[in-house]
Amino acid sequence: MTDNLPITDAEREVMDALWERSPLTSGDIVQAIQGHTDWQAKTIRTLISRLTAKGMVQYRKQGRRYYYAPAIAREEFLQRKSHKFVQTFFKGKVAPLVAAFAEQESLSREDVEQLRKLIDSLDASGDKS
Amino acid sequence: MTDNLPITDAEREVMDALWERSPLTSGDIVQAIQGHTDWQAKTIRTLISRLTAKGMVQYRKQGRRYYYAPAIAREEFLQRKSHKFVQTFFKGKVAPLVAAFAEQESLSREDVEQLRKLIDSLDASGDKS
DNA sequence: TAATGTTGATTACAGTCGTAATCCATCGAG
DNA sequence: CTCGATGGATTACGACTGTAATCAACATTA
Repeated sequence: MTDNLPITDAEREVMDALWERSPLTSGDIVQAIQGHTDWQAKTIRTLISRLTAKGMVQYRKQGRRYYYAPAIAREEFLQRKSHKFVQTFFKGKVAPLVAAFAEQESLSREDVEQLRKLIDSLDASGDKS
Repeated sequence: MTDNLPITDAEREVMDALWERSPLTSGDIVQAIQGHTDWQAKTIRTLISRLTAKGMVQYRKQGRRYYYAPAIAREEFLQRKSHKFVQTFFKGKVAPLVAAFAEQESLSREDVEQLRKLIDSLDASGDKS
């Protein structure tokens, strides 16, 4: 449940394309990614293969075309990634992360505002012990 | 400045030992780590070598003994790691991370409390734009 | 002093990752 | 029908990682 998500940095580029819009053909994915990187089409197709091999991307053959789609929602991915990160580096407590982040980065006013709203709503609704 | 910190997961175990207390001899580090892992001493020494090679751990020879110490403070490491993480996955905004984290993990009451205190103090002191 | 242990240095070795290229079957353009 | 383009499958290859083992120099112990 709190498992590893076997998606590497480069592979995440493919996931991002698919999270943006899916299903897509490999050609679509290549186009999307080549819009902001200089990766070879071959490279991108390799990433797609690896992701399907790892079960993080699904595909359906329709006739001879392959349509690719994410096998995991972006939200779930982010949640699991975040959970793991906070576990690994902050003993599971998110406040110290925010503190560390704030300390040198200086959160933007907007960020602080959003955080306040967030914890207000958390305080209000039932928070788990 | 917002560079990569070349410390792998396994290597971080060594850093943790040194952040806990330093300087330490390699024997000390081995002992500390073997307290809660089953890694071979050889493995741990390899990690130490790699860290010194990468400049993340410094050492001084005193006579024939080597004393090892972190070349980077834990705080700085955590800050840079966190910054990178938030950049990579949340476009640099920390609030959405907390939100994502909260959504399923349910922050503990304690965590929420600390967050509130934190943003209160942030609101009070000069926050950067 | 001879055997053994400690420790840094060097080497090993398979798996993953970034970054492709090659192979092969099929499809669309002439 | 022939030839290049397309796309999935397979192979490549060096760097980095996890996980050590071997080597060599010095130290300790019997």
